[in-house]
Amino acid sequence: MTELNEFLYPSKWLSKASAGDRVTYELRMRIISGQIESGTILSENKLAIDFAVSRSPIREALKILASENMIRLERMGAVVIGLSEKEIEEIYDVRLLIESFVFERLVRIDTNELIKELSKILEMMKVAIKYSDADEFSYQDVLFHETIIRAVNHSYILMIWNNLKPVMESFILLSMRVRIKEKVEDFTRIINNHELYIEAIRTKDRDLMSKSLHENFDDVQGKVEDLWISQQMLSKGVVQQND
Amino acid sequence: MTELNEFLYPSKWLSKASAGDRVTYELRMRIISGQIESGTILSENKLAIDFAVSRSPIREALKILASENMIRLERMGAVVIGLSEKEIEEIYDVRLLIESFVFERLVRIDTNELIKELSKILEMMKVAIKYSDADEFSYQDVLFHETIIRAVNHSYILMIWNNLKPVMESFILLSMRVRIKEKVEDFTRIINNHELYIEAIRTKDRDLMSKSLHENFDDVQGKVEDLWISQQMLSKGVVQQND
DNA sequence: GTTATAATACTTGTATACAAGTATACTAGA
DNA sequence: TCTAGTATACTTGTATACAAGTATTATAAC
Repeated sequence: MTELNEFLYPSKWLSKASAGDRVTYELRMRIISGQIESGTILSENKLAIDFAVSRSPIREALKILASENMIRLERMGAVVIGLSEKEIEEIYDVRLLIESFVFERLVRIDTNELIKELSKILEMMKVAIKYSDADEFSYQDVLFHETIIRAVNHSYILMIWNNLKPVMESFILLSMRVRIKEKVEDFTRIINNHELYIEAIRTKDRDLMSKSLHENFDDVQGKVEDLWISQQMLSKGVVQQND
Repeated sequence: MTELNEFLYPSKWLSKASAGDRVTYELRMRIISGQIESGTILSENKLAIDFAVSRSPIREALKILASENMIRLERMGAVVIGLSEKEIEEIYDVRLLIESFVFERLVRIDTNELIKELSKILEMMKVAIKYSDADEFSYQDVLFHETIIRAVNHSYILMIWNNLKPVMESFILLSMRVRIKEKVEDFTRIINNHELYIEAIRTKDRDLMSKSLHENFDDVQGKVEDLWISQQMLSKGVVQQND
């Protein structure tokens, strides 16, 4: 595994992170991108060598990734699961589930502050598109949904989000990086959809919210296939040289 | 913290567990029972001495408990959060949420095998009551719900369950141990409720399922207060001697 | 008594060492 | 050629060591 150590996860998002976190984020990206193929057996020692750290941070990373369903810890080695079409659908099931729950809480509280915050994030997203900054766009996209979820102050719903977020973030990152090059029109659709979402919260309109949530889902869903092909190509290019 | 090392978590459930797991399960029980009060700051070193293990398994435990919202990892020490009334409600929110989701999937598939399995578990629960075995009853109760959730084969719903389960299990354990002594009538109500649940799955009756789910919730909800008092007394008795 | 500085005792994160167990490969015997 | 047993190279889990940083305490100066 002597690849050019080109990191997939934005390094500036890890400025204050520990070695354990770095490994976690990077390993997750490599698994989701397909750079590390599903079925691969990871060894703590090999990973320690690859990342040039000791086993301690590696173990930490593996434990986290296991709790996120990215790998399965077995007696000998960690088996990579990754994200197939099925898992991506499942992740969106859960997102739909928790965001619907959150919406039901939102209709009962004052959402002025929240809407202001969301509008700000939306503007940020637009700027990110303007400068073709896929990473920044992804960051704001994830933040958008996190902001909504945090607004209801529910620690166990937040717990679910915290478990789901890293995987979603990685997936969105990879997805947006591919799309920003050739499918810019996708982004205006995503923006429109988020505007709908804000509108749904403002008017406390369940149907509108449901519509925007599902469209958001369909947007990703329909595109997964093409995306995967590009993504696989993109990642394979890095390893290919001696494997 | 020189308490009589009386473990709260059933030791026979940890027969093949690592030191890290033992610490995790025991620490969780002590936090939920109130033996370790919310707000307490835990130190890795002190815990290592208390449990007579090194920091490695302690760190592992703290990471897991943090992901379960039982503690909050800060720069200096881990702050205990624990379960207040609010958190317990939230946990049941999530259980309602995921079990409702699961039910929607169940109505679309063949549930004969599942129902047979659930009936078996229910019989086990009855036997447990007959012999006043609160631990065994709790085990089967948790297993009952896990079996339902596993039936739909949804890895990300299962992920949520896996995160929630240990906390629920601990809570149920403590709750049942108190109740089995003086409130045996509660158990027949729980059994009836589970029978309703099975019936709802068999007849694919959404309303019945909703009814049984909510009653299950109310059962716990109403009783939390009295329960807490007993529980606190129970746990305080252990520490009190020199603190 | 109050403040500034220095010493000390803690904290986390990482590296390394070791023990016990498990898979793999290899050798000896038929 | 096949099998039995042994050696070897892995594996995980735990203990320990160390570095860098942070809080606390004590001491000294005013």
